[in-house]
Amino acid sequence: MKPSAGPVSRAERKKEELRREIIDAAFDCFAERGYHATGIADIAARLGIGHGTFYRYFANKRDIVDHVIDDLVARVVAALTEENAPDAVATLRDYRAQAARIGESLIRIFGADPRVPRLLLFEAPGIDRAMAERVLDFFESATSLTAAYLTHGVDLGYLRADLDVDGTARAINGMILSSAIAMLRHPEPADQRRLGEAVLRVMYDGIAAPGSP
Amino acid sequence: MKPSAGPVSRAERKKEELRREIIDAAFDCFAERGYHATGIADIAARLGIGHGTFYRYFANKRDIVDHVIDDLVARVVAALTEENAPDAVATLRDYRAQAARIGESLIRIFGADPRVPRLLLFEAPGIDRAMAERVLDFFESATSLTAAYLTHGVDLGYLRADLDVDGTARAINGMILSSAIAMLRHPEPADQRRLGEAVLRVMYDGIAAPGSP
Amino acid sequence: MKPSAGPVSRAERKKEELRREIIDAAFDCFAERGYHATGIADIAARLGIGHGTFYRYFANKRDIVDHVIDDLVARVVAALTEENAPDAVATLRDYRAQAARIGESLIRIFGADPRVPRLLLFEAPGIDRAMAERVLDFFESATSLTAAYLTHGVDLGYLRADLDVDGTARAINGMILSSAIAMLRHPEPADQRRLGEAVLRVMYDGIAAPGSP
Amino acid sequence: MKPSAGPVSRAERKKEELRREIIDAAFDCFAERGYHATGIADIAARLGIGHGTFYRYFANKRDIVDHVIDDLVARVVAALTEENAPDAVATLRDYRAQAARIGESLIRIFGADPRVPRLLLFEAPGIDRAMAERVLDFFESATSLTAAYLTHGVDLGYLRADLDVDGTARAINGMILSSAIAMLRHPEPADQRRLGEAVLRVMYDGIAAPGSP
DNA sequence: CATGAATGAGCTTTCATTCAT
DNA sequence: TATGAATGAAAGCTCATTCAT
Repeated sequence: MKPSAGPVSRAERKKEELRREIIDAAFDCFAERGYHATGIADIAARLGIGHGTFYRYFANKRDIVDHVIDDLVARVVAALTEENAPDAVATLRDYRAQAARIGESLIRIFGADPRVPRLLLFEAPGIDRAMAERVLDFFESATSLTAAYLTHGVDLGYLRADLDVDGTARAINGMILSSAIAMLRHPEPADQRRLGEAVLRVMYDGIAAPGSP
Repeated sequence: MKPSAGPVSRAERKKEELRREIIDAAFDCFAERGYHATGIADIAARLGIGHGTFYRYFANKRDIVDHVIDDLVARVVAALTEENAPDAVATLRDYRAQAARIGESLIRIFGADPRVPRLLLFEAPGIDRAMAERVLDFFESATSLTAAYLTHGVDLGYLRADLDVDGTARAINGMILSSAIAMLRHPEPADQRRLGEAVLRVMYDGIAAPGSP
Repeated sequence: MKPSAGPVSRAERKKEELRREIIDAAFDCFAERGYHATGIADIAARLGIGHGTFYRYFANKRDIVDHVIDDLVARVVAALTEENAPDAVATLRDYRAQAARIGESLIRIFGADPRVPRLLLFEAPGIDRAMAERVLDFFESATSLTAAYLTHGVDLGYLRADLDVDGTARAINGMILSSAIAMLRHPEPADQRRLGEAVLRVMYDGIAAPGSP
Repeated sequence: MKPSAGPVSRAERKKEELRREIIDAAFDCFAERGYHATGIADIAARLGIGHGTFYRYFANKRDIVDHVIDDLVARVVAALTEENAPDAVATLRDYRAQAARIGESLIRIFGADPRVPRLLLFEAPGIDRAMAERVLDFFESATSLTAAYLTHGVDLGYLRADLDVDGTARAINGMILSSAIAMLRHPEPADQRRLGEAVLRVMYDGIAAPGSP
């Protein structure tokens, strides 16, 4: 008789659970000491498992970091998209509110745990060429996503008709990126909020004084 | 007639020259294969010198990468400051022109050789904690510099009086950063110029359609 | 039935065994070729193990030599003290017999394997300052031990009342030391015994002809 | 016309002088940091000469240490033999005085500069097999020399007729050796004199209380 | 003759990975 | 399935020695 009636046995669930724990432990280690300075033994020791066990769950050191980064990217993408479909708004005011909401989501992820931006932006690109490409892919995806929001705005007329959608998307994402990096040095929530507002102001009002030639 | 008129002998000049070559070779290697995947032997082999020779010029592997990054930072800082003092302009139009000039300088450095942004932004932060801090320091310096430009503009009245100088500086630098990263995937000069213009448009015109609520 | 009755598992016993073998192999190598001329690879090769394995048992090269010397010192100290408490005898005759016994013990250790004095007296002091100090410490301990024997004899009246206990202890140990060194060139047991007797004669009869002014 | 009429030109004299200085500098370095921890560059730096120059005076590192040890041995041998021919005395009293003189000579050499015994006894034997043999040779020579003194005393009747000349010589030299080693830890002249007296007492009076069975 | 720049053999040490238990 | 002992490739670094200047 099986111990579980569901499609996933208890053993399988435990396996999956440990897999999860290994990823989390690896995240901790990589963020704390860096990918290259982290040994498989460090990850295993943090969980109190034998380091041979690690290889029953992941093929090698390179494999685990892929999963760790996968996780981070998924979390960020979720924050960028949940409840915020590109075509969910119809006016500039709504759009600005949506952008603010997205910013708050990002602050929740990046700001709550500085290890997230550290790993994603500072550690991952230096691991190897393939990982650097993955990070670039992520940036490109973010560009596409932001561009979709902008295209929607242009189509509906609340954004400039002559907007260089791709370029502007990169510019906006750059401001977000910069904010994420700033959190590494300035982790206070107030700073984060202030930065988010500055970004919104630049987006909607520019920097020029009204009426200045 | 002496072989050298200056205070530097021929031998010293040759020494300095080789030192330079080692830094350049290290730059090549680090950009190509990454810091961790590069061995001292790789750098030496690239120059056709013995790897022991390397240690006559640099104390260890960590030492050389510091010098390589020093070089890059110096180059970027030079591009940001030469002929472009923060208080050199007096009107919004001039300022915009100045910003465009700075952008072109950056394109010359980042765009001409994508290894520069790759090393500075992708490789360096992952080397170790100290180097990551150096990169953050660099970002902070850039923030200060940009903030100085903005403060000047606020003081002279051609930039918004209520500008969050620090936050806006970070936002602007983020757009620059994003452009630099974009060059890794889109190295065509046309793309670079287009991106630069998009950044300027966001800065000066924002993204909103005129008259949109 | 359990494979092991004691608190030490089979694996632990094997581990301890290999540890012992490494110490012994290191002893062989150091005695044969000297500390500095011996590589970790030599020690490992002698056992047919990978040189990485060495580092699972000892922190570094300096660590192993400490253990090797520890062993030697322990062996010599055991020989000097076993069955020969300083206060175990009461007459000059008994003391002389005790000294002869101790001498025979030392011959068993030093004489049986010339590598023991070679390593302890010739190799160890030249390893580094710390090891030289250890050897000096060992000499001082031996001085204390011999001095205890002498003090006992003075107290009981069978040794000269005006004996410079410390100085005499060093003198006696010097004769032992010299005998140990002599074994490196003259390993024949007969020579060793003859030397031991000469030392005893000097101790008890001096060198002067009876009645000589 | 030659600058010097003698058989040794000025240039040759200067050469010889530098050679001497190199030996002395090497002695300093070896005694201070040990043979293996001393680099040729250290020796050269101490003299302010280029380390390439070293090789114009000595074939290699092994060569110089031979000369340094040669020097030490010569100094010790001189102290043991000068004004103290084995056959210069005729009575026990004179012999004892002679032994005391020799002891004082040794104290002058060993005691005045602890680096001498350190290098000769602690550093040299560990350099390599050949040097260890040289040190053993030195001990054997010292044995022969001391044995010559003893033989003379036996022949003249002031030393025991049944003296084991060789063994006793080794025993006596052992006491001297021990005194030399003691100086490394107890460099005060008073200690040294006390030790010398203890050795003489053992030699002439033994350790037994008069009349003890 | 003096120099020190160049060299590479050779060392110690690390650690990802394998595999017998 | 979990383990950790064993492994050796690979790296950083030193320094005695050479030799062109």
